[in-house]
Amino acid sequence: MLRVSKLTDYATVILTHIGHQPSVIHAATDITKATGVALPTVSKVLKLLTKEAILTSHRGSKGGYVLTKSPTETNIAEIIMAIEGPISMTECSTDEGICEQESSCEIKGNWNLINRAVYTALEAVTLADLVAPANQQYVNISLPGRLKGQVSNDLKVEN
Amino acid sequence: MLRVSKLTDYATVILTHIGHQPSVIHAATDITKATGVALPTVSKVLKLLTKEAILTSHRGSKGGYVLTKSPTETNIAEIIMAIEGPISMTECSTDEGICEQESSCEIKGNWNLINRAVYTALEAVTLADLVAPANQQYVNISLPGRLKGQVSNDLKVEN
DNA sequence: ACCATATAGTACTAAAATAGTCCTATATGA
DNA sequence: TCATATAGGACTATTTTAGTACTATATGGT
Repeated sequence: MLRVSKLTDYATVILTHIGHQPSVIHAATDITKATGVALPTVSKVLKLLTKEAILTSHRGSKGGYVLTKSPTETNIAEIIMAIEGPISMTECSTDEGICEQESSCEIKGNWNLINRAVYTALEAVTLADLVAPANQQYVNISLPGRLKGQVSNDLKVEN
Repeated sequence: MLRVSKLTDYATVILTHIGHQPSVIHAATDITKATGVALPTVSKVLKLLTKEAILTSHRGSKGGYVLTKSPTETNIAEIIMAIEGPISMTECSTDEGICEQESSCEIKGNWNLINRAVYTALEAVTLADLVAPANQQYVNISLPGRLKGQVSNDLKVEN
């Protein structure tokens, strides 16, 4: 179903919480109370985000985590990558030599195109967008060139 | 890693093969020989694609499968949905009542936005694009409105 | 200097999703 | 009516993912 893992979902919840108060330092225990996500899980997510420099950690008493960059500079693509690794839809796009048909595979390059389109869409949404209330948001995506005529929509997303 | 299942990958390989000769009827055994994918697996994929009307089947001797629509009218989004079900990145986007925090969840609506952006990107690529040789392809994605200033790229994808 | 507090790192276990296979029923053309 | 080919369902093994636990290390305050 083309989904992200639960850990990634937790990551967005946690980062949204931190994003509401970017200037204060957040300990793992505080985040647990605020989000309802179990402490070991919160801990795991925070470590992954820190490793990829989305968060910056402070050890010791009065320690915790803060955003490395501002919410507007932190996008969804890098959050997903921090938790799940490189974004690609098929194995052959990330690793060489896994697929026996690799040499004769004619659609590998086309998957790369799809990967890139999806990546760009994800890169365009930032943590600031998640922190803000979701009312009406407009997204326009158009693909010219060889892909012309397929789509050119203004999408209106409400809830 | 935001990936599709192997079955979906097989589906694109199989559909690409059929797309090369849209006017002839393809039996499962022929597809096995042409693609190298095991017969039971090919069979399973073909059934799923037929159920969602991407392929049309003909039973009996001299039977097989043909595309229901032309390659230009068959897009990646519907292929993924045929194999994997609805496209959404988080469970709460498809099913109600799964998440305990649902009532207080503030980012659900924003995931819907992301889902829609990804869906549109996938909908824009057709089977005809997979059948054609992948040389240079240009994709332009721009997100105005609240998401403005985040991206406006011409992506060049080569291989 | 010591100690309480908080993150870092690693290893392990349980659960869920996925892949792949097999068998039987049904339809069709020669 | 028979050989051929799809339809449908059930089942099993494998892989991935989630979640937990434990030990080490760093820091600030007393």
